[in-house]
Amino acid sequence: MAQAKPKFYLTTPIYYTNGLPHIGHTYTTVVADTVRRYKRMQGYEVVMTTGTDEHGVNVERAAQKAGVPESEFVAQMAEAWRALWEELGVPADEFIRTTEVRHARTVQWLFKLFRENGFVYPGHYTGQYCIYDNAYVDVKPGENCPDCGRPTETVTEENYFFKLSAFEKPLLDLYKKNPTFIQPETRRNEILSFVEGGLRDLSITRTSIRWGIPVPGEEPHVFYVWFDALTAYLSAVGGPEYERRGFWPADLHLVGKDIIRFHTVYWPAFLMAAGLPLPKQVWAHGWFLIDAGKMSKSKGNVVLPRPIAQVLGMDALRYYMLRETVFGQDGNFSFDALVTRYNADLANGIGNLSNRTLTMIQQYCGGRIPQPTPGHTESSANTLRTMFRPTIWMVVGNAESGDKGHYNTLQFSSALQDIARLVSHVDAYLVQEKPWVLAKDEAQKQRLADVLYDSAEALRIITVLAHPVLPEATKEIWKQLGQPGTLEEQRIDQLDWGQLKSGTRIGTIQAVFPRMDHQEAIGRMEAMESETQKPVAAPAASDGTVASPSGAAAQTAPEKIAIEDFAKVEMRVGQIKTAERIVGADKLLKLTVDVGSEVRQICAGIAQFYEPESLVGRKVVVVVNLAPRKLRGVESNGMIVAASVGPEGRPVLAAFTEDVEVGARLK
RNA sequence: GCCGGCGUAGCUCAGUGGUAGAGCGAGGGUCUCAUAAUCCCUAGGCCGUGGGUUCGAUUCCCCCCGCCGGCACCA
Repeated sequence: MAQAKPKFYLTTPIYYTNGLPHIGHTYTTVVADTVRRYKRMQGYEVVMTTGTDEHGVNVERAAQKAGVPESEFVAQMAEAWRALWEELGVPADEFIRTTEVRHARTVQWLFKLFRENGFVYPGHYTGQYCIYDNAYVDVKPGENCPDCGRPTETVTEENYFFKLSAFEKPLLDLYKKNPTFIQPETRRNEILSFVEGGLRDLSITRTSIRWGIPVPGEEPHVFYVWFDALTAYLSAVGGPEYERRGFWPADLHLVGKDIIRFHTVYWPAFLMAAGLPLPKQVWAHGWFLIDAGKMSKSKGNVVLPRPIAQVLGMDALRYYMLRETVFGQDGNFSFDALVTRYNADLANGIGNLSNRTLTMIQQYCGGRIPQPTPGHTESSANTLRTMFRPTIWMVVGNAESGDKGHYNTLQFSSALQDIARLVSHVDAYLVQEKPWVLAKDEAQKQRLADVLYDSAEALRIITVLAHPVLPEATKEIWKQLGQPGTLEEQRIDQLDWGQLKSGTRIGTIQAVFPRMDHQEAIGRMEAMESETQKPVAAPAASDGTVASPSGAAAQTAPEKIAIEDFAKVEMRVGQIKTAERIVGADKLLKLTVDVGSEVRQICAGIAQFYEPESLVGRKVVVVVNLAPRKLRGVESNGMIVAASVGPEGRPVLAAFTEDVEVGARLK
């Protein structure tokens, strides 16, 4: 009878269905997938959940806008998310949707436990509410939402309150007793000071929202989205019957640093109130910054995973995400660095090593893993063995290190750095031993066998170690190595030098990470990114500048227009007469522009990059037959043409190198 | 405003109380099994500025400058 495997449960957040996954979401999910694969290779039975958060006013509105019922809208969104994770090779073991019955049951059950245990009470809540962010915000009446800048509404409603204040002490005890409950350290300190500052009770129901899980017997109360969403972690593994499946409590909640509070304060408090076991750890990772700035839809610098997966492969994106940044900290994202990493570490590194090793076995050993000299593999004089063993322990941990290997502590960048060093060692070993020279001398046959066995063994170990991060490529190498069994079932915690089987026939050799032309790869990815995001990019023109895609993106403009279409756009040379900032607008300048026939007032979204004074007298290109519109209450009658440069879309005004007459038409 | 972090070689970043490291890039060399790949050598950088503690600080403390984050529900 097979022994029951230990269980491991980890989660990503359930994602809000107001858009599609970008690399931020992908990051969390990739990390989760990597941990899942690693844990399975340690012999755990693992469940990883992700899912969709489908309630709240935003969804209500988005559905309305789309002209479909909410249920239909969220069904489509949920399917899109689920399918994308599948496509990217990071599917959930349990995909949980907050509109599922099993989830509603759990939420209602939890609330019932709160009531029974005396942790909820009815009350009134009055506050400024941002209907766009679906949240109460801490501003005075009449002020705009500090986050999104849009108007807030004063709302008073009857709510059920959760006695969060009762858990101040228990939470602090939890953090103290379990110092690694919140990771990394900096986030722990932040939460510590937040909780020490005192906790206010939390309203966990709403009457202002219709699209949510009803509070039984208390209609029209529905549950507040965060209470609803957090509970999904429990619903996914059995809800009220969680004990039967045996996966609760979660071993690991992976979250972005922005939602750490919900997971380390509210969520454990909810569970305490219900008398349920607490998750073991919450890990908050950082963000990928684009040009040192936050990625956001409004900036139009959102990077989507699919183009990267299609050009370089998911393994490349996974490797980049996990290698480039110390887990927990923010990192920089750029296509340039991505392709550099791909070529340097994957193509020239592990890919090339696999290729050269297998090719030599093919050519010099008849395509079979050679038989080393007896005793050679175990010999402490075996240089690769001597190098490899300590690194294996560093990466996967062992009893001596208290199991604190890099993977165990989620130090992926260190793990990958160590693996890269192993690759480099083997390359150096090959240059030193020169099997291609040994192959020419019949007397060196056994020596050749030893060298190539060692190289292949090294490759096998590298493949096993890298598998959690590079699942596709390592499976391919495993196949080419011709080893018995699947790579997934290899026990990474029992990995040691000398386990490679001799005599097995290797598979068909094929490059796993073909080297990419740097510029071409970047161009293709950028073109695909801007292609996908066209609906997002288009509204950028409404701020008074014409954004034209730069670089490679421009070359792939899919739809051609006729000359008549172009003729519809009347562009003329204009000269800026006055320029001033618009109060309350960061980006907008109010310009008056002489277009020959008249002087127009035009607003342009260039204030962050141009000083008003420097613009006066400057000649620019103006679209003069654009329908007028108001921006920030100021009439804009036309559009200034500018290039949109870089991922942040910095505007650069179009200009002439020769003198031109004001009013001249462009065609 | 309150709290916290960061500022180290051209770039991206590690790191340590005893006067500094990696990868990439660049330059030179080498090999030919390999994906014009590998391997070897080469970076001499006031470890942001100024002060303090110490036998000794890049590493500990304080001030200042610059950048960033949390408090303010986009991974």
